[in-house]
Amino acid sequence: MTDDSRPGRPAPVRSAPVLVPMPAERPYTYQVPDGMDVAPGSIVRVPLGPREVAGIVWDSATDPVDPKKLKPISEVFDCPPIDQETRRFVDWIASYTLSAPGMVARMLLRAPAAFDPEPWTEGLRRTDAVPDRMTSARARVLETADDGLAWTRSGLAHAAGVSSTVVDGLRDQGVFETVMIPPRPVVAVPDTGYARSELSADQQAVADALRAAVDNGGPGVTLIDGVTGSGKTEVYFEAVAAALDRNRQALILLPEIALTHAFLERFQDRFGAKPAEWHSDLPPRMRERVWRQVAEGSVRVVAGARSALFLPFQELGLIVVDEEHDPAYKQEDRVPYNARDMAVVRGHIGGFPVVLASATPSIESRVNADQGRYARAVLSARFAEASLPDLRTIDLRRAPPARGGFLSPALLTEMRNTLARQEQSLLFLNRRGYAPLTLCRVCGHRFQCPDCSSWLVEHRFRGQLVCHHCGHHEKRPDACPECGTFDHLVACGPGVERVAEEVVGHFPDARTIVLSSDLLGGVKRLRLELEAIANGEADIVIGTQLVAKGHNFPNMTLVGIVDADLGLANGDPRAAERTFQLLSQVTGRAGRTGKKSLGLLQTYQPDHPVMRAIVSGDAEAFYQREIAERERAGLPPFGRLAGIIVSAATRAEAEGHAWALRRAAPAAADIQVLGPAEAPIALLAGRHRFRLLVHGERRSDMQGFIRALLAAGPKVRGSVRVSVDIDPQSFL
DNA sequence: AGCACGCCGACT
DNA sequence: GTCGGCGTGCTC
Repeated sequence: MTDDSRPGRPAPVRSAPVLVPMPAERPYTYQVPDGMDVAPGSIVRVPLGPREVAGIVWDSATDPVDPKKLKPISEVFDCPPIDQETRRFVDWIASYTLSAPGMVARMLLRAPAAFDPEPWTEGLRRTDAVPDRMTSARARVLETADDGLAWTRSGLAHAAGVSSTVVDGLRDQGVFETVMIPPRPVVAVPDTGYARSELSADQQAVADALRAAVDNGGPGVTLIDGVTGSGKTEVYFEAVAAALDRNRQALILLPEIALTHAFLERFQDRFGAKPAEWHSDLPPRMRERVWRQVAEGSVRVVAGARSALFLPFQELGLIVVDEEHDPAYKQEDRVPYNARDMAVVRGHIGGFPVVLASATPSIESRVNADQGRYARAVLSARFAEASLPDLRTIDLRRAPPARGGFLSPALLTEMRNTLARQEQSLLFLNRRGYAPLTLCRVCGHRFQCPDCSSWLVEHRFRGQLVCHHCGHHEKRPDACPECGTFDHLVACGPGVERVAEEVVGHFPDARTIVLSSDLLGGVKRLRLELEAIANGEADIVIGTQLVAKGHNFPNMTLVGIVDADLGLANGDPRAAERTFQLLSQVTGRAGRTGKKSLGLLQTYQPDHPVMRAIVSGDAEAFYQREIAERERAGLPPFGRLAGIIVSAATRAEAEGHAWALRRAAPAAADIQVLGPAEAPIALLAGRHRFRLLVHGERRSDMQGFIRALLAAGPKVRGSVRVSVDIDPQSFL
């Protein structure tokens, strides 16, 4: 804020830097009209080009701007300002991810209607007056409203079981007076003493350590490493309680899909109230109320997906990142960040502890713990041991499925037994659709995506061929487009739809359900289906990785992994880690009730370290091996080598861009070329057909690359994306 | 990111 | 003759 008024001259224009939700490198300067007060953090409405936008008054000065260009701030919203910690957090993320601060600020301003206070609503309260005549309807209303509290007109009518005209009549006679009711809280205040969990000695020790960390107000990260059923949730609930006891807000981050009814209930069982929810499926009105009430401090605990990190907390005192290894914490588009790492940063800035929890921690968190940057708390499996599933591999070389099928006789036998016991089976296959490749048996033609050259996946339910990279889809033809032969197209390999077909063939009377992310009806439908399964409304579930998370299925005693090798073959240095995490989670779906339960992994590589780790339960050996393997390969345990990945619609196109870049920007020498099948889907989703993905072990390396790239011209500028796989060590 | 301006292909 | 595609440039 400049206010260098000098006597005797016309008052100079007061101005303020404002961060607008746009990819500008610095805040813009706006005129502050006379009589208006703004401070850093104030949320304001400002003119920007042809429209008006919400922006945040910022701390840093801007470059001098021609005073004639300055436009005045239109309005200061009646809203608690964004606190200084959050503003530093925005600057930090912008600098770290090499994105524009305005774009980071945009993530804070995602609830436009919440900048104005929630309106008070009209309510009715009983007066001493008596009605002229008494009727049974009127009597019911009076009885209902006898509590002396304010009721809404329709709420009262509904509660009394009468039409609202009855209430209107009583109001007109003065039996009710109109009062204004403040906005209703979205959730009740949690009570830390509501129902303390019974903790084992192990759990209690970890809970005590977390409570001490919260009480001492010191920053620091604790990795809770505990197998499914070891009580991680109960333990970190005690950390949440500690933060609440100290009058601080708490944030629990969960992968989107894990935010289920079941989790909220579990929280309610401990605290007597639900946490506020925050995820992409929240209705707009609720979204605004949650945002506003977080800003005002009336919401004390939020359970949310990664974007909850950008809620306007005023007194945040703890962040818990559950399932910290989950790739869903990564945002790849726009501002690329990993919410788990940004949570660590937020804790550091705010001077409060952060808890990471997982049954299968990421390698980078394990290394950070091993090297002493994070504290590590291992929860033993003692609680869970009794109900741990019996895990075995099925060697597909020795016991292959019947011709044309994908389920081995051993798995089918166990499914039959499970059905006979009226328990549930889960078949896991991480591939949507019917078949991943379609070819012509006559001429060998393979169906390829015209836009990005990867194989088209047949979706038989929809009668379409779909590209899983760019979303291209076409009707499945009856004749080969190459040789014109009819009825000789053959589907190669299994997808969940095809496995479902096989299951129905074997068990026609079983209730079978397929769950994958292309399920019609979106997240809401999915949550309903998951709850239906938990309630026993299906016998056999066939699902992609979304069945791995979030929900407990109390009657699910058999888990079959249709293709445990899937995902090990690609060149990703994280392939083994990811597969281990995924298979651990899926097999963990079996047996959480103390019933005898079984997990069967169909594989061609029963001796692969991932299979051995899953079957033996020896995760420690697996982690040490993975860490050593990366060191041996010259890869850092975190992220990938610094460098640039050029990705385009086709590999040839990418090679062309890479060639041009090497010439234009010799400093950016370490250029890798990826075809569409190897590059993240997000890269190909945009309008531009190529992207540069800058991966870095060190941020300084990437800055060098990016400077060189920007020098290569504006066409490149629009295509640069910075990877989220940046060295997490530099956070601390 | 939005939005306007501006230049080349198929159509009420 | 126009409608409309997306490439380019600008926003205090």
